[in-house]
Amino acid sequence: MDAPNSNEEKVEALQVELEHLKRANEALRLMLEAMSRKCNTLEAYLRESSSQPTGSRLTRIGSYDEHLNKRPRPEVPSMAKPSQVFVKTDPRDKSLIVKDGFQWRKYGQKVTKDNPSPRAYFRCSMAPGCPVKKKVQRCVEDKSFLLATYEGQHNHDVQSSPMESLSSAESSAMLSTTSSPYRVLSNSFRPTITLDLTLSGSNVENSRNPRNLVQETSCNDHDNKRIEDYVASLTKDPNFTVALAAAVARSINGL
DNA sequence: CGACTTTGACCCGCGC
DNA sequence: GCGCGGGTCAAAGTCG
Repeated sequence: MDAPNSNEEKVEALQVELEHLKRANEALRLMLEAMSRKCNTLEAYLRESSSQPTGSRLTRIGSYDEHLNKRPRPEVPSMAKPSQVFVKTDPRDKSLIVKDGFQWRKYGQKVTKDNPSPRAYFRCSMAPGCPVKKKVQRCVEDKSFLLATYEGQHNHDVQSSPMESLSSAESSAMLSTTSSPYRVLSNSFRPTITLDLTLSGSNVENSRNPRNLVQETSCNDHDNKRIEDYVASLTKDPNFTVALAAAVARSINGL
C-alpha cells in the first residue's frame, strides 16, 4: 500500500537510528572518561593501600555492602549480592511491574530522597519460603527505564516461560549491571547484555553470554575484594547507571 | 474467599 | 538525643 513511501520511511528510520547511535557513542565516550577517572583513583588507592599494612580507609570501603541491608532477614544469606537490571518500559506506565518470569508480591512502596518516582518493594511469592526480594524504581533522568534490584537467590525453579511473561515493550531492552544469579535473564531469547562490574572473579555469567559481554576485567584474587567493593559504589552512581542503560539500550534497538 | 495491592505507621541505623 | 531516610509491617481495600 505505502510502497512509494517505503524508501523515504526507511531513510527516515535510518536517520533516527543514526541519531541514536551518535548519542550512544557520546554517552559511551563519557562513560569511558568517567571509568578512566575512577580507575586512576582506584590505582592510586591500591598503591597507597599496598604500602600500608592496615588503614582506616580500607575498612570504610570494605564495609560498604554492610550498610545496604539495615534490617537483614535471617533467611537471606548475607553473601548474596544485589543484582541490578534495567528494563525499558513505557514512561507513562506507572505500574512499576517488571515481568521477569517470577511471581512477585508487593509489600511496600516508598518515595526516596534522590528520586521523585516511588520505589516499590516486592517479595517472590512463587515458593512459600523463597527469600528473594526486589526493588523497582524508575530512573531519575530517563523515565522510560525501570531499575530492578534483586537480592537473594531463588530456592525453586521457574515455572512459567519468560517469553510468555515479557511484553514487547519490556523485553526490548533488559540490561544486567551486575553478575546476576537469575537464569531467566541469562536466556538468549532477547538481547541481554551483561556487564560484570563487580569484578568478582565469577566468570560463570560471562561464559554463559560470551558474545554479549561488553566489558570484562580480570585481577588477582588479592585485589578483587577491594576492587569489587569500590566498583560496587561506582555502579550506585545514578548518573553513571542511567547513562549506561540509555546508551546500551539505544545500541540494542539500533542494531 | 483467597491472593494481591495500597498506604500509613513503625522500626532501625546513621549522621549531626 | 534527635531527626532523617530506607526498609518492613499490617490493616484495609480490591479483584478475579
